[in-house]
Amino acid sequence: MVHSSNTRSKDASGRLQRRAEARRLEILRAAARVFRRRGFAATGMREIAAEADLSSGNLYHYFRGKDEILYFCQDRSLERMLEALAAARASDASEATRLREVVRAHVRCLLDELDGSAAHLEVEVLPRELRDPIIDKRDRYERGLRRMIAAGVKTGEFARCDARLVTRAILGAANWTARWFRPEGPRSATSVADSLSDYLIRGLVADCDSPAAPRPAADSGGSR
Amino acid sequence: MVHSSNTRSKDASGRLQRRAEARRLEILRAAARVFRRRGFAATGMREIAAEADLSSGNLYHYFRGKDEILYFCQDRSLERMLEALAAARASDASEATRLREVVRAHVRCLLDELDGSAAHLEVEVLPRELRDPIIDKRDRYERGLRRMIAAGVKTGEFARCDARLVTRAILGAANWTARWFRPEGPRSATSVADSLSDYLIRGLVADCDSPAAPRPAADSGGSR
Amino acid sequence: MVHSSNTRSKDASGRLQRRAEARRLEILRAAARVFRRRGFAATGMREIAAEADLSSGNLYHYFRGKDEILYFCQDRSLERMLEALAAARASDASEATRLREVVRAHVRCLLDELDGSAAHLEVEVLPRELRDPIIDKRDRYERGLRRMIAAGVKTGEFARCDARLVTRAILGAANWTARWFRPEGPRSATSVADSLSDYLIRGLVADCDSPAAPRPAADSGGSR
Amino acid sequence: MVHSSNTRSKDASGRLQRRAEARRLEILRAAARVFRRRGFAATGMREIAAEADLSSGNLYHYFRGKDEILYFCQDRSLERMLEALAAARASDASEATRLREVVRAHVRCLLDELDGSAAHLEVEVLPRELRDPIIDKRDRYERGLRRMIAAGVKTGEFARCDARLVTRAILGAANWTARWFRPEGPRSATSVADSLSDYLIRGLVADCDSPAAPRPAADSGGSR
DNA sequence: TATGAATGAGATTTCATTCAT
DNA sequence: TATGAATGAAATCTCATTCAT
Repeated sequence: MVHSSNTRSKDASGRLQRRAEARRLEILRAAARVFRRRGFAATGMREIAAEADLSSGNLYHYFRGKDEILYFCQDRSLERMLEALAAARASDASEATRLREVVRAHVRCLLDELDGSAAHLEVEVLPRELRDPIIDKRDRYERGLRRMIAAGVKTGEFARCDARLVTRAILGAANWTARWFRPEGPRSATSVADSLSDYLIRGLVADCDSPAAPRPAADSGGSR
Repeated sequence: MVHSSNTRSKDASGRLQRRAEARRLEILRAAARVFRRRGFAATGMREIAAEADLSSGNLYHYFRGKDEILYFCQDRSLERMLEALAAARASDASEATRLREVVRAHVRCLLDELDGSAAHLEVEVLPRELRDPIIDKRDRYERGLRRMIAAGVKTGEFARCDARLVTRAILGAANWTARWFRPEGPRSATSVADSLSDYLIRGLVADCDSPAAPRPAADSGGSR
Repeated sequence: MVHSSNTRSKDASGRLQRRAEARRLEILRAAARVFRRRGFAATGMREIAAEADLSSGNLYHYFRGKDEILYFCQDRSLERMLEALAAARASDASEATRLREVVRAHVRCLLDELDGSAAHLEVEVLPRELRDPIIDKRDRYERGLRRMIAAGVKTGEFARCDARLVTRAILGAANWTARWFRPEGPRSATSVADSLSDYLIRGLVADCDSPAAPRPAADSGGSR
Repeated sequence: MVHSSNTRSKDASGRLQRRAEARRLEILRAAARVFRRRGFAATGMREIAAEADLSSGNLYHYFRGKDEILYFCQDRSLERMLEALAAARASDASEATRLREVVRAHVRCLLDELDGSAAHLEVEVLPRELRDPIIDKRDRYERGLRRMIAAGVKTGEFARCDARLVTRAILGAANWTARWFRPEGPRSATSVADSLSDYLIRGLVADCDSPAAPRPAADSGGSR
């Protein structure tokens, strides 16, 4: 009884907070869409506001400024990618399979109509304090990929290569999809993700006649 | 035969024109450097002017405006790439060799400290009249790559694949180098170009055990 | 006598009113503190709200707007000063003593940590309708001081002088304390008030050797 | 001969620089006028620009921003006051005469229609990097006054007092003139400066009957 | 009474571009 | 050819105020 008012007000404030959080997400999604279309620097706060359907002044209730919006966009998509990386690591499939899974998730995450954000591709524009944590995350992700590749090379599953360079080649090819992919085009995001990851992994797997003739059991291809 | 005075003035004007042309090139190179560092939208005319060591007002003696500078940057690097494409076509090596040659030239062109311009990577910002001819050239270039790949597939040199998608994967991986390559880093531009093209072509070549008998399987899946 | 129910509700409403009045005072004090720190124009409603520990929207339940807050700050401190002026007038001490009392009260009022408001120092920012009554009060106060000085001059207690100018000199010296006084400093507000009023009055009192026979060479005017 | 072009261009650039410097001064004067009327925070760049007769954007050719304009206003008037202080120190008149001279210069500097700047009165609004050097200068000036007073006390020319407090009283009375003085009023700036300094010094000088034998009494009380 | 959301006007500042010299 | 001055539009951001709850 006595607590009812407290409880109610607590509920109310909880509802409010949840609603505010939801609004923040909507804004981030809207911003990601505009950033993808026009790039960060060329996007105005007014455009973000229009896309999110609020006044430009009101944006500043939810975020400190344009930089912070970009920061959260980047953070969100990096988080998703790190999750995919962790999930792949947890599986016990071959390195090739795990790597393919990560690349597919990466591409799907970029191209996802609703939530997709290529925003993490523009990092240099942020001020130090916001850039550094993003770069940390990005590097953590890249390192994860590199280690997968290096591991595959060690087991002989992958051909010898400069793991760092190949990682970046894969990331480049994957990130580039955000530039050319059109949802109304002939192929779905999922199908693009599949084909692309196939191609990128194929360049990694050791040649079948394998120079020194390493293990017979290769990744995705039995006796091949 | 013209009179000496005419001749002299012609010479003089020729010298002047040549000098002006050289200055234009210097400016384009300077602009390309800044665009690569900061992106087009975030780059100010004053920054370009400072990098090219002239006053911002004076830029307008050489170019109509910022857009035109970007236009010529893009045009120049696309021209160089189209030349490399033509040169590769003229050779009679295998498709793989020719394609590798194009990719190597592409990467070297992007990373070349002096002339490299990653500027063609931002096309959408230009107004129609400047954008359209650039897009034409860019598409011509992409089509050239795609045809090489398709040809290789037809001869069985390359595995079956979606040539459009692989083309874009290759372009993505190659273009991305402009983002991460640091000239002071451990590898030279040429060495990066070599390794990257190796990896990208390897993903294309038909499985080693089947150069003479390409599998009947379809694109990216089939009976595999 | 009213009925109990009425009485009760009247009491309740009285309590409420009293409570609301107290809240208004708290807000005014908080606002005065912020105004003193940052100046009126540079102070935001949110800062006032934060200092008074309520939401910025809620400020508008107590005041019509920022201007009105400033108005009441100024009005309150002017009222206190006018009271001190009246009290001094009511005493039958010498002019010098009465004037010193007013100045001491003025300074203490400004420096008083809790209630002090230097806010009346910014008058011009208010819109006419709010500014005029404040200016009236301020002028009334200044006139009171001026008359004290003029009276002292007439009785020979003070040296001849431009009463208006000396009044303003005194007000300036007194008001300025609000800028430099720090409560954590070596001297208390009261001690500062004492010393300052001593100095300011000493400049007024007629030279010792001429209380009844002022020197022939007066202030700004030769043989007059 | 050969040098003539060089010389000419040098002259031209010298002229340009001088003109630019003159423009900067005009802007500072204009800004000082507006700051005096409306206060720093309440003054918009547009108002400054209008008063200085140029576009608001163009202000940024001459100054980094509003803060820097205030900084230079303050710096200029503090420089003038420090000069007056140094000049007074160089004279060999009595302490009272020297102090009076400084105060007169101070007031004239504030009220001077053309160059006067009360802008140094708002210091706290500046960011650290600009505020610190101003505060240094201001403190140097205040210290100069304080030492003059302390010296006068030592020689017996001035009555015993808290030199710091009296310094601030004098500064307060002097600075306050910027608030109430109207050039179209009955008294000239010079006349105000004279009368005010007379009054302020009179409060300092030792009682007339004791020039040779200053009372042993302490600070603010004694046998008076 | 109280709040957070919302807004529109206006602040400072930037910037591509033009112009006088 | 070259420059610095100048401008107007637009960008980001702030803020007093109002509103729904």
